[in-house]
Amino acid sequence: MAQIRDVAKLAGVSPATVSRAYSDPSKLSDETLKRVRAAAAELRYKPSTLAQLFREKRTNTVLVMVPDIANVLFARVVSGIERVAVENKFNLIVSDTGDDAAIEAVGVEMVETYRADGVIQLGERPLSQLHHEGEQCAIPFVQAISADPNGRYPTVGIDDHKAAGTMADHLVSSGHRRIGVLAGLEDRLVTQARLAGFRDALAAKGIALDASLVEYGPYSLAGGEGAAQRLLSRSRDVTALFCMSDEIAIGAIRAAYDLGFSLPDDLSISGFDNIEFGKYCTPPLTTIMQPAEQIGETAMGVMCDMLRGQAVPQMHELLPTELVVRASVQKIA
Amino acid sequence: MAQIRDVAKLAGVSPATVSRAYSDPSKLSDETLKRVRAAAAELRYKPSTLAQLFREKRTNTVLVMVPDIANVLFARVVSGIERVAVENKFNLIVSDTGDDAAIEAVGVEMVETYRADGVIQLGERPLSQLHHEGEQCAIPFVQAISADPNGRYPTVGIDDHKAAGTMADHLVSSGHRRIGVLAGLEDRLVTQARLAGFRDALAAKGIALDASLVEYGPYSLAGGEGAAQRLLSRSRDVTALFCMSDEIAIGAIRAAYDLGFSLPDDLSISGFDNIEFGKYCTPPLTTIMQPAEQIGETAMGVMCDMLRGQAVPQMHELLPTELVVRASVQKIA
DNA sequence: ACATTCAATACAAACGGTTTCATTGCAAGC
DNA sequence: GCTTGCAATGAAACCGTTTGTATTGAATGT
Repeated sequence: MAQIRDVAKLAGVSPATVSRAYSDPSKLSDETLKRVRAAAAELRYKPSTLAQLFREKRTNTVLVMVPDIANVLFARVVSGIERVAVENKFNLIVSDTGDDAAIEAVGVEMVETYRADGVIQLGERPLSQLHHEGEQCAIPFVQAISADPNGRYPTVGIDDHKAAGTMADHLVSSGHRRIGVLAGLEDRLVTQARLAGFRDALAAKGIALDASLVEYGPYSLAGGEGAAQRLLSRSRDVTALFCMSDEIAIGAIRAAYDLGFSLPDDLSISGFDNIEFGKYCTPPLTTIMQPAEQIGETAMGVMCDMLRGQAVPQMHELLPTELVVRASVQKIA
Repeated sequence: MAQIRDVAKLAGVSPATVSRAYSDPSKLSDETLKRVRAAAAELRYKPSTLAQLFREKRTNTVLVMVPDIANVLFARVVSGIERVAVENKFNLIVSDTGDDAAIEAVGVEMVETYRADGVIQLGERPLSQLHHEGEQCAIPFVQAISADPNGRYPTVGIDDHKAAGTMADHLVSSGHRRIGVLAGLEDRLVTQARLAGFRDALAAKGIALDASLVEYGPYSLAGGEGAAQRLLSRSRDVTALFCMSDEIAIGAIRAAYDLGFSLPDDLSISGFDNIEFGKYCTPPLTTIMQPAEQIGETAMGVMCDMLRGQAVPQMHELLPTELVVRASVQKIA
């Protein structure tokens, strides 16, 4: 590959001039600029990004840590992040952290060793290391999706408490009183927020949430199937299930059919997230729309601001959700 | 951030020695090594990856070009790539190319400007630029999933022709004779290969594929729904649908229900890919298992070999597929 | 006509490591 | 005792850009 010297020599100028031909062409005389351009074209010269970045001590790269890239919701968020990244000429390093907390320390390392300029974290995770126990050297960090709204870093997400309440209202106004909850993992903040929101909304209507009707499990198809099996074989009398993700709901639908339920007549099921598959379920899934792509876009937008040095205040962006009514929730007497 | 000089000074040695403490500790005396380690620890020194890479003229980064990261199948392949990348200490830059062919030239550029060492391409796409019209400077390149098995670069995929044949055999041996095909996009090589394989297998059983029963459309839920609507409202008499992806199949299931079909009694539907959602469909989807993660792992493995300088021959790896029998295909008289 | 200013360009240092080559000191061989 | 060889380390070059400073020559002002 040709380098800047070669171009300089061919054009009969110094390397500095060639460099400026790229960074600030107005500084060159028309004549020189033309010669440099011609020389560069002839040699097919492309500046070495590696050398540029080394000098600038930036990488123009953002690390995105995803608990599971094969998860539809996360993939959509990444998709949104990607869109804004491309617009702003940033690259993305995507790291599938599995559910391994330790891997996430890698994120800090990546920034400290100049492999990435900042980190976007999907899903909740303490990441206290990022802040070196309150020391100075905080690195550019944004948390998106199920973000802890009390974190000391910017977060982008939704109002889980309120959204869950919306679904509670919908179920109650459809006549449901005995409602099971297929929650996600018990230790997750999202789970707790949604559960609280659901409970509070029920309480506001004078309905107490029966703790024995709450079943926890992984945020996955299999998790939903398992949780539904346990709950439904224990309490066949529920008339509706509030599932904390569409995947859980789709798993629950399978379990319900297998247990002989006829949907949605015997049992209403609602989800959360509004992934595309929900629309194609049988019956199509009533759910809460979570603007995944937009969350990604916003998160990356904030990251761009941070990297451009615009001090971003404690900001906790909550994007609007929406109730999506489909056939899986049935009105009952 | 502390740099190598600082450590060297503190340890009372030269920068070279500190460098060697990392790259080849056996070259140092135990005493020196200990001092260097202590100094590095005290200063929290981490070598600047940026500087290292600059000197090595490598990036330890592989660019993965994905037509759509939110697509479940692609996401699984990426997941496999990621696993092997981590093992081999490579980073991944994931680029969602949309369906924009132009963006893919970016891949070449990324390698030429030292932003990535190689490119893994998901899905088919000519990418003739990669090879500069037969010139010398081919860059490390692997194509995975729907790869063109005649490409002049390594590919990893499955035997689409054979796999489609397997499904044809299964449908025929279940008694189906009048079978509709919901193909993907007509111009894709995969589509053509699967269609040919399906047709050939039918022919081998003395059944001619009725061209009017083939409907093309995007490889997506909506694409499948649309294609199924068109086909089923035209030819209500088909007893089975061979869909070229699970997403198409799931879209078709929705369309079939909406048109009043009872599944699987009135109509059998089969898919392709074996994405997780297929198992949770109603009815659960009979499909062809495509080892997505493994394809990703293999592709990244080949890439690692290439980057280590091991000349990889024209290799076209075909990984085994498997018929997954579930309830969506019904035996008929 | 000479000082001043400014545009255009060249020179060289710097970025933070790695690596080659040279140097030193010590042990072993004759 | 002197040479030889090897292990341990240091000095300096190098990777390919960018950028601050110096230099040059022409234009402008008085």
